[in-house]
Amino acid sequence: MPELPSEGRVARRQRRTREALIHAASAIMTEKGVDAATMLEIAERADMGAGTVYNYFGSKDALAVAVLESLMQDLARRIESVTDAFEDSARVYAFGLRSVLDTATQDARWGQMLHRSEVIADAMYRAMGPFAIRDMERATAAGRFTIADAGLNWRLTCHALIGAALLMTKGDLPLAAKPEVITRLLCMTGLGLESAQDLAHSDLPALPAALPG
Amino acid sequence: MPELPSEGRVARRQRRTREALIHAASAIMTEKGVDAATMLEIAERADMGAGTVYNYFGSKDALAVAVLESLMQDLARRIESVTDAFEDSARVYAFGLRSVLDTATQDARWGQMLHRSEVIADAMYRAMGPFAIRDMERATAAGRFTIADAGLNWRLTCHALIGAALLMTKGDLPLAAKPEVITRLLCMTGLGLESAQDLAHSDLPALPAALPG
Amino acid sequence: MPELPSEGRVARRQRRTREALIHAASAIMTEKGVDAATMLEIAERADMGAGTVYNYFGSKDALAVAVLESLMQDLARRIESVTDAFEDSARVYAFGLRSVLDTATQDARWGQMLHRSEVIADAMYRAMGPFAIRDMERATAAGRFTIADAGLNWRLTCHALIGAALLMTKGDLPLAAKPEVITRLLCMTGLGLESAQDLAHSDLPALPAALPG
Amino acid sequence: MPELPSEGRVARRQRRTREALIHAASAIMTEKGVDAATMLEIAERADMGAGTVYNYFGSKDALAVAVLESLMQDLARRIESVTDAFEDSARVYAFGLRSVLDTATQDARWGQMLHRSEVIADAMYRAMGPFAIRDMERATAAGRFTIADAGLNWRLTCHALIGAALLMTKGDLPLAAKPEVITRLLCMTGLGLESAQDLAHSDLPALPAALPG
DNA sequence: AATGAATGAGTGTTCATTCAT
DNA sequence: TATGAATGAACACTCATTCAT
Repeated sequence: MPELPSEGRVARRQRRTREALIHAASAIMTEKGVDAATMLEIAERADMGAGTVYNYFGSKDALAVAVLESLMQDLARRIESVTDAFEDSARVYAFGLRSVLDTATQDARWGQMLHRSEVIADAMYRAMGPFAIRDMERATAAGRFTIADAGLNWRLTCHALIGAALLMTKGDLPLAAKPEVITRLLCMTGLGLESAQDLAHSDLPALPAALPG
Repeated sequence: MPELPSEGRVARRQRRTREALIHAASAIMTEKGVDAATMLEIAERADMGAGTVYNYFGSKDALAVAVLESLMQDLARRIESVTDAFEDSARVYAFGLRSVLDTATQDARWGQMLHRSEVIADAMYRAMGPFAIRDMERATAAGRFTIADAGLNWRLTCHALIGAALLMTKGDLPLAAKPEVITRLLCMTGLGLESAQDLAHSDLPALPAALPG
Repeated sequence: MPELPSEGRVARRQRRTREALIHAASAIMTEKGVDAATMLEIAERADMGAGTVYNYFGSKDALAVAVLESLMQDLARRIESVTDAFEDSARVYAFGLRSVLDTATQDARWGQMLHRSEVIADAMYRAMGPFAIRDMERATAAGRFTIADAGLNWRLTCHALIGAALLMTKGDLPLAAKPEVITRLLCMTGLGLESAQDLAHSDLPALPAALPG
Repeated sequence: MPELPSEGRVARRQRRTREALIHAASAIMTEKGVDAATMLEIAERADMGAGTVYNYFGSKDALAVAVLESLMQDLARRIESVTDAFEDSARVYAFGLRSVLDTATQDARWGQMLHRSEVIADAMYRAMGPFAIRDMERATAAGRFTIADAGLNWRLTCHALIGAALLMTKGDLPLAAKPEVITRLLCMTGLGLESAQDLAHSDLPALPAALPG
């Protein structure tokens, strides 16, 4: 017996089922909106019975959140693929913030869910937290940021960012305010205003396209 | 007796009711999405009975379309407010196209309905047609465009524009393609490719913020 | 000024309106059933506003009853046209009973309303009463029937007749029982059983076709 | 293990549920008409939740059609019980035609739906087809009828028969025309006119009463 | 008296969720 | 654990009825 099967056959199959479900839900919810997507259609697309879905997700809402988290993890991965080459963790973090704000205001799949901002902020806190917190801690260690509790900082930032995105899509905040939004959020890391501005406005590479589905 | 009562008391009240309905629907549909908005809630917000709504709009869908048209008319008005100062009608038209594409990809209220592109294209054809067609004809008269049937041209353009916006929000077409999209649509007016590119890329002023709700 | 205008211009117009309404309602209710007929459709067919109907009939039900009564008056008139030639009032009455039972079980327009038997019995009591009571009284005067209160007799007969018709259309009573039903109802007039049977089974002429509409 | 379970426990329960639903619907629709019957009332009478009905019938209309088909199957069974003793399949078929026409013009439960003649003709085609087609084919084999495509013949006959019944209940065709209608429909089987008339007018036994409910 | 806009109770239908198998 | 039949709350929509004009 191997020492670390780390995941038995059963667990593996469950994970695959879960992923198939998220995949199917993502496709359908993206295509026709969360409300118009029915649990039965999702279950059938994932080739399983209607009741089975509830063994994996407690409610349609929970499934929608999982879809959202998967979108966010995808975004996080795409950010990673770009920032791998960065040496400055502060820059990685800043790029991440900008990418999130851009995506939230432009990707319809996010927009579909944006009107429930607490939910989305929460999903973002969980899904992107590991990366964001890691970067903040690294940048703190490198003397760039000054952060005592990166988790708290990230939580605040999530709510602020999603709130801003919501205002922008509703037209109550101009898109042109994006750099200012990023700047202020960077200030929360303990960075001085000028450095924050520099980071926010620095010319950053483009994000690779979203993976299909 | 005034010479042009042009609108009786009854007609005036009906128009007001209709507008109150669109106003209420716009607020609620924008806030929580078209599907999540209920007709009863809309009726109550507009301070009327549930059945009354159906004296003005044949279905929830029709009401949603009316909301959309009102958003488009608002956009058209905002475009007018900027382009008043333009001397070149071709430039007015180009600015209009760009503004529509930007709005369609950024304003969540449009996004809510973007997955029914024919409906939205149709609403756009009707709501913005008067302005667009006028500009095309003026530009043709001024020798800038060469268009035989401006109505047809506008219809095609509407479908192409909404189609592109849909692809962009789904991530199947990068936002960076916007100038190219505008260029090609301008080519449909008979403008040469280079002139079209010039117009599409010319530095244009910003649109004033959307009127609240 | 004529001595008996008996009906002024206004009253005449009202009567005409009332009749137009019954005519329209009769056509539509007959065509698609009472429930499927809408008051608005009826009003439009009669070329008047929706509210006007309620100046003439207190409710849709009342209108339906009026339609029914008009059908019954038509039936009564058709019976009269046949029985004019009869010398024996008892035979007229018997023929009337048979005609009503036949019509009630065969004419779809009656069937549409038959499941509310008290209403229909009541309408029948009023609409055909004048004729039936007259015949009963004549037959009594001629020594054929023995009836103290023809009105009461007629009321009982109406309920019994409609009840039987309802049972027959529901299949709970065979159509073959018709003569027996008629016989027993004739007995109520004081006629002996044998005479009643004779009358019920006597070969009677056919009823002329219903007038269209 | 039994050789032919032919129907599992689940399937059996579903069939029972379906039948309970038809039974309840039949009772209520017959009692108060199709329109006045509400789905909730039917569901409650069948002792189940409102939504369950829609797991068995796609719409109220579909349920009404199923009720109709069940009435027709009942009629077919009653015809069978009489014609078992017949030796001549042509006579069986003729008796069937006559029974259908009589029932359609007399049974209120049929009348309730008669104003949608295509639907009823279709239901009749399906519900009674197996018997009618069998008889036509037997009679053809016996040299009485001459029919190439019994299915087609039956389809035409259904529409003609229901059409005639509709005219009769509306009073546009006298009930006295029944024998002629039957005669002409029998001619469609290739029978000569005289033979058809003989069959149509032959003295046939009475149909047993409808089963309750 | 006539009108038709406003009303809201009532109905068909959908669908997230539960639970017996 | 997977299933899908059963459930009932919720919602879009209809239409008889009222009432201000």
